Amino acid sequence: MAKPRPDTNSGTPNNAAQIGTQLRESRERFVALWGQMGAHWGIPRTMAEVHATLFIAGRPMNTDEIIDFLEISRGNASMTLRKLIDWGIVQRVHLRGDRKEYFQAEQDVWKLFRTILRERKKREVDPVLEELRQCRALTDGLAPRNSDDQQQLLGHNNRLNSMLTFLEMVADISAGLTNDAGAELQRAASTLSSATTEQAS
Amino acid sequence: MAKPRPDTNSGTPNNAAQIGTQLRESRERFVALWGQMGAHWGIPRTMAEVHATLFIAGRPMNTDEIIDFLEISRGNASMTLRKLIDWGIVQRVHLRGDRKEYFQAEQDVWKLFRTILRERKKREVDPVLEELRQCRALTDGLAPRNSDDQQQLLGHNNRLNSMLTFLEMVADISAGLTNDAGAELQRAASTLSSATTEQAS
DNA sequence: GCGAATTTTCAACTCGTTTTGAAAGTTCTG
DNA sequence: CAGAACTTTCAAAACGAGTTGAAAATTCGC
Repeated sequence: MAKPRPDTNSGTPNNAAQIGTQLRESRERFVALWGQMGAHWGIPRTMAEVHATLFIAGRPMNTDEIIDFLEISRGNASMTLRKLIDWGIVQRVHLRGDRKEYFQAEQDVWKLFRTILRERKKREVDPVLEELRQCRALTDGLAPRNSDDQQQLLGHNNRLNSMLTFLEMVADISAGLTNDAGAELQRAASTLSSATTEQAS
Repeated sequence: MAKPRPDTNSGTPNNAAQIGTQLRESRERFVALWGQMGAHWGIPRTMAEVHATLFIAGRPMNTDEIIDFLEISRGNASMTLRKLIDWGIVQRVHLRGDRKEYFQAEQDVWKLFRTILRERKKREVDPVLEELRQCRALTDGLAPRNSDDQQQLLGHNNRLNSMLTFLEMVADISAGLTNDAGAELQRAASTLSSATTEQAS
């Protein structure tokens, strides 16, 4: 599945300055990219950037470090970190000997996405489903007298139903991917991935 | 999988006025809901609303009808409809005897979501993957002299790699779900759905 | 080809979201 | 318990995505 890729940088030892520069650029581009991507998917840019910063750092950082790195205000950092903690993808840690609060991002990518999926489902999908069911209830079981009405009603109910059925299926899959039997589903998804790519020609 | 649901409205014939009212409310709530949902997922509210309007109407509508229903400007309607057409989930149709252009939404929910998936993948996922690969190239194959650098580099590359691998898998799955062997994958997804819900306890 | 009907474009504007920063609150330390 | 270190809050400012509407462009029928 993984294509062999050529090493892009020389195999000869590099000096520390070089490595530092490359690392810094790599981090910065990753953070920018993540922020941009978040924006496309309805996640505030800064929130995604803070998360990316913590993720790519791979170590706990305190508020000031984040403020300096991203050049954002203290208030913004505070609020954003809180949201990330609410989402469950960043944790507070207390480093002994330091009074400041530190934050670290979940490093397991699968766990990360499961968490995000669970949160978004809970907050955004489930309420939609509920409202959609109420929508259906409005016209469900109405018995029209003339055939024109009947036609309309039938179409309408069919449309609502197919949408609802589909979304319920999506919700089911999410729920399955989300419950703590995570390893199982990781396997399942990988299988699905290879299965689908093979049949794509 | 589908739970039996009780009819919520009486089984006795209803008059036309009643039905009209219920239908209108159902449509309006559906449109509002869809718009709200879109907004959560990075789709402009109006764009989602226009799509919802066409979808739930189940018949071609012209620009003016849409303008009236959603109370938006002509310019807005024009641009939004174009985006929907670009996305491939709305088509232009010409009704004989009418000079106006009409628009109709894809009615097959699966096809609809496959199209959306394909578009978003192409526009938002693939570019991210590309940039992420470039990101990795920056630090890939660097050979640090001291073990501290080595440590850092190793961690960094691991993080980038796990993220990249994961996203590539997601892209693969999307591609599989997306290619025109759609029926197959519909079956696959349903299977996954029931499989995962069964194991969830 | 001309004029009416219709659609598209785009600069200005609007409005909701995000960010700021200073003030208030909290928690820790001596 | 007082004072310092640090965090959170929130009203106001900045910002930008989305919207408008009138003018330009296009299309169609005669």
